[in-house]
Amino acid sequence: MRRFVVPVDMKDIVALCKRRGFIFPASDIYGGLNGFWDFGPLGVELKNNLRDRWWKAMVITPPLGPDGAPVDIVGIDSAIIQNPKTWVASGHVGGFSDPMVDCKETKKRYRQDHLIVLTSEKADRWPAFHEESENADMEKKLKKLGMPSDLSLFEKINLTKLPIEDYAKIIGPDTKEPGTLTEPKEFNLMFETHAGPIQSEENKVYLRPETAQGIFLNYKNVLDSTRVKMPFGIAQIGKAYRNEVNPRNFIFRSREFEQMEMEWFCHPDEAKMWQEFWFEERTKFWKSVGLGSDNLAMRPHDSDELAHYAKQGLGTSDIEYKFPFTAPGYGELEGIAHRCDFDLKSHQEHSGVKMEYLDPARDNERYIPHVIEPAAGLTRGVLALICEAYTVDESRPSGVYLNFTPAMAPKKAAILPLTAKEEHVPIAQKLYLELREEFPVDLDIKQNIGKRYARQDEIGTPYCFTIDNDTIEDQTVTVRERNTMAQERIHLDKVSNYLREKMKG
RNA sequence: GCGGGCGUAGUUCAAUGGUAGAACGUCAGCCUUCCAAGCUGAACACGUGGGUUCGAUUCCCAUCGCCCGCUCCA
Repeated sequence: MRRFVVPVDMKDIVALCKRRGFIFPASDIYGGLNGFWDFGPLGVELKNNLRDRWWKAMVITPPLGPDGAPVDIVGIDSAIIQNPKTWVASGHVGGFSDPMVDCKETKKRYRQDHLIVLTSEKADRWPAFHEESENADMEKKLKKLGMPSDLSLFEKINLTKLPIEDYAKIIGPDTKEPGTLTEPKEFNLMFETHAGPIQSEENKVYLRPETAQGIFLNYKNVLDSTRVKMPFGIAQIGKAYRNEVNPRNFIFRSREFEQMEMEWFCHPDEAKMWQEFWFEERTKFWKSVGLGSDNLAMRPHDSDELAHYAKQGLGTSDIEYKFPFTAPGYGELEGIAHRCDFDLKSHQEHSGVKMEYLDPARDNERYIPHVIEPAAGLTRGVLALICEAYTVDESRPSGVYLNFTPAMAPKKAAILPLTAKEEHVPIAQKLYLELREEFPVDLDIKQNIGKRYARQDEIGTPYCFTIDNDTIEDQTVTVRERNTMAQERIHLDKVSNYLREKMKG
């Protein structure tokens, strides 16, 4: 068998996803909607498989901790819309709604409150500078502009204090001409809506930009209703919404996406140990669903890209995947962040509810636990699975096949009567009805066998069971393996066992 | 958000100021005892809205969407 290593083009992957029913543009018949995508019949199976595997790995069969005992994790499913105070406490309302101004000439964007302007009654041109600019730099630029370079002639005023009418006089920090700055625009990445039919400021609410806060909001409820003790985790899978400035790269950065997040609560002294522990576990997870180690990368965040909550602690480490559109670089799949006690502390302050934990294992020490957060993108995970599985093979009729692991494949097997004649079909139907009780399987009767194998290759079905004349004689079927196209015969009674065995891989 | 490119069947493409063709897929029938995506047939498209014009899929404008680069990315 010949295989060609061809650079994978996202266009081909997107086309296959649509053609075979993995992923469609949202509201396709109306021309789509930027940043939104729908999962088709096969896409939803694939997504559910990844989702269920995560839930199992976290909630049903969580790993053994460093002491050899299974760690404690429970699941929740919180509302997408919560009391808006949640997002004030989390920092999403205050910190990320800073008005920005653009420079029409240089295309640079500045936070409005970061610019100071040298104003003067006598001047008709007012140079603007970044607030951290040195006096010497300002004098230099004034000279360049042919203006008096004596700073005492000017009054430094923050851009937020100046009316829009004055913008015509302002010279942007990186240009020489006045009037290039646009009026400030609000940038808030949270979707807003209203709870209740009245569209007023009082009932404004937000669609959650991350599932994590729903977990922090329920931290006390979980402690009071279950028997978890420190350290423990709360896991959640669900949709989140961000008004991305620029959705890009298929479903990689979309405005509606799905997260799989677990908040691990522990004593502050153990944060480092647990962050390393979860980083290892999460890496194993992505490998186990079929992401080859060649395309996976682990990377600690640089300090300047850390989220507001992670600045104080041990930072964030990413698990990244080499997508076709990021190659040779990588795109984030999951971040394992040390959120310190930022969230619980902030909710304690804003809500007035005590978040302290009284730890009997530590001489009744009271503390607000630190949080290690493995936060993975389910949507991104699905994309990574598809990209990883996409294999060009010009030697086979389909020209391409999806090399999903059996456990992730949306269809585990296809049952194919060799001919559509009377003898083969009833046996196939019987096998199909039996198998579908346990596995998502396809029954495909029409057209020649080669065509049907090709079809299954393209959707990544790992096994095809073919019923022929020998089946009638000796009750055996042909198993055809997707990757090798090799065939073997097994007894009809062995088929479910065969599949069950393969699913473990 | 900025700049550039592109929007014709499900997909990949073609042609044209006088309303469109192919390949593959899909569906139906035939054929087929294991990959020849076979044979025959059928259905299906000019992203949307304006403008110019006797007439626009074609030219112009806007809008929406997609791709690339920059920007952004809790």
